[in-house]
Amino acid sequence: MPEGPEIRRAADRLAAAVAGQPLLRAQFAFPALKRFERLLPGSRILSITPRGKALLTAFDNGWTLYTHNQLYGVWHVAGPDERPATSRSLRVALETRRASILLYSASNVELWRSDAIETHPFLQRLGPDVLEATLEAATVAARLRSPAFRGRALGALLLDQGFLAGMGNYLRAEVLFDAGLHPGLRPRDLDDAQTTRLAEALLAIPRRSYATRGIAPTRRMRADYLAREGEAFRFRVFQREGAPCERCGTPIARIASQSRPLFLCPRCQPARW
DNA sequence: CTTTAAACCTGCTGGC
DNA sequence: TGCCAGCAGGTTTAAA
Repeated sequence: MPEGPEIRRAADRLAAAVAGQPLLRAQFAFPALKRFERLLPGSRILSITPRGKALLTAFDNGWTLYTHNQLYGVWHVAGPDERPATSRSLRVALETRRASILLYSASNVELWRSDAIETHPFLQRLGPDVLEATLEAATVAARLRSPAFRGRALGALLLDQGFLAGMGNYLRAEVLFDAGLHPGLRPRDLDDAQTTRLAEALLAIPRRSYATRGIAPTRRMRADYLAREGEAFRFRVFQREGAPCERCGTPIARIASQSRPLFLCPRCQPARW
């Protein structure tokens, strides 16, 4: 569940299951964290909140769990003493009387003093979270025009968590298509109308993904996921190479940008105009 | 300054 | 069917 919308949906599920609950048992598959299996139980889980693609689980004894799923981490909610049938490796288990939350496969797991969590090197560098409800298009537009960002190619900028936290590779492609912009363009190449349109897409597309059900963790799981969850975020260019553009019928192209696949409509997203 | 490439973490996919 | 290289929705680091 890699990008901002999927992480935030996971946070919602986890918080609904265990926020406010006293911790009965903790398990960590990392030697450096073993001591917390004794230290954390007895405290209460205060909150589970996303920061871009990272997740912070705060306990009322002054500790905060930092997790980042990278490409492959996945959270499960299970009943007490229950473990899902999966071949993945269990990395974190937090058990309460009501439910357990289980993190599989992730390698990025740390415990921080809550009063120092803001000094975490990853969190410290994050820009505003693109899914934060208070973030406005005018703020994003101003950010696009700022000296720090106006000279960067959009393809790279839209993956930079220091620009907007929570963006990711599928969102980048969908935002650029929505705004009708080529990834090689820079904010300083855009006129006011284009800047505004891009700023609005940068908020609207992630919010739409979050409001629908985001996307399935893997392609294989997609069919099952859709059957279970109902409507999902619909890609217009991502992973649609060769399919006709819904606006103009031109086949969607696949290029590489930042060593990552990027899908676009060559006609709707021209490099020059 | 910005961009690029490689490395790391782990699991899935596609091809043989 | 089984195996394995390469790829993936991420991020950091070093080098260009």
